[in-house]
Amino acid sequence: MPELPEVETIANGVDVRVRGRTIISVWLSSKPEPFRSTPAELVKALTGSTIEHVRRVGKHIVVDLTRDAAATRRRSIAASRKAKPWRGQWLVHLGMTGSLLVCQPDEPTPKHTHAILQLDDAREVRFVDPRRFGRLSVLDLSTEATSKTGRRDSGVSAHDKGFIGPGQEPLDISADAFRALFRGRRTPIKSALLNQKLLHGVGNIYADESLFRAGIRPRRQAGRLTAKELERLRTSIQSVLREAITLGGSSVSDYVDASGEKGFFQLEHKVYLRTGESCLVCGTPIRRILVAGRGTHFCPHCQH
DNA sequence: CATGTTTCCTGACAGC
DNA sequence: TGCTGTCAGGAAACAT
Repeated sequence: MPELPEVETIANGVDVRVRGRTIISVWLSSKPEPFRSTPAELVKALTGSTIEHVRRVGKHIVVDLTRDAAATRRRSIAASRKAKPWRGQWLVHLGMTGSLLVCQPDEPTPKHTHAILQLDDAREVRFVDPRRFGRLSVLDLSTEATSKTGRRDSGVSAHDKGFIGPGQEPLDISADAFRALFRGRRTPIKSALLNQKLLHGVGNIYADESLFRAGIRPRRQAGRLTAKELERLRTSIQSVLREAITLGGSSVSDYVDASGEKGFFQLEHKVYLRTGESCLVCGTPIRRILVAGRGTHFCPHCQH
């Protein structure tokens, strides 16, 4: 399932392939909608827009779009020369099984393809998602009313900067800010790590792998971890995520990058999906429990 | 507000 | 072989 390293890999792969291209036309599946915005809003924002940049924020892929005013409003050339270009963002959340692929138009369209953007060089960007937990949406950054409320929890900043995600970036966060996130929380540390409003980007795989590396049991109360443990956890999260990005992510389930290639970090997993197998450090069988309704894997000897 | 529970959805897989 | 049942999980909606 796509978490921070997988989303980063996909976003970078899509970026190098389509940056600067213009979207000529958009097709959306008419089947039950994996869309946050309405199909009409998506088509309106995407059609005729140029892709400035594709990047990752939390578990979202953010596609920065612009369109000159002439194309937007079909005014006279004189009027459009003065007008600011339209700006917007396409947000893609891959859910559990989503993928975003850059394809040649003659490649067969797989089942569960929900969106196809045709580019000006005839290639296509395709959103495929069998389980339909993924979501597509667009933001209009030109209208001043960008932030209906400027709510931080919507992931949209109040000052027209566009999508900033629901929480803090795990790769950047300072030791102080990290500690502050968990202060006073009685929820299990594993649940807190999965809460995207705290840290965004960490999911089930990397929560389990980070807790193993930090030597912390998943059910420990977040607010009762010592400063030393929290700092160990922060550096574990950062090193696990960075290693995983280097290896192109973890291919469990059906994850592939923008060109359909698998990642290799699943070969480095120490606990995730290793129930009953020997701990690679001490030999104790890895245990699986349920925390926050999620399968959770840990070594009862190495983690305290 | 904080935390726990349910829901969505389909492919994979077990058991008969 | 083919049917049925169970399970996985990110995040939003709902309940406590």
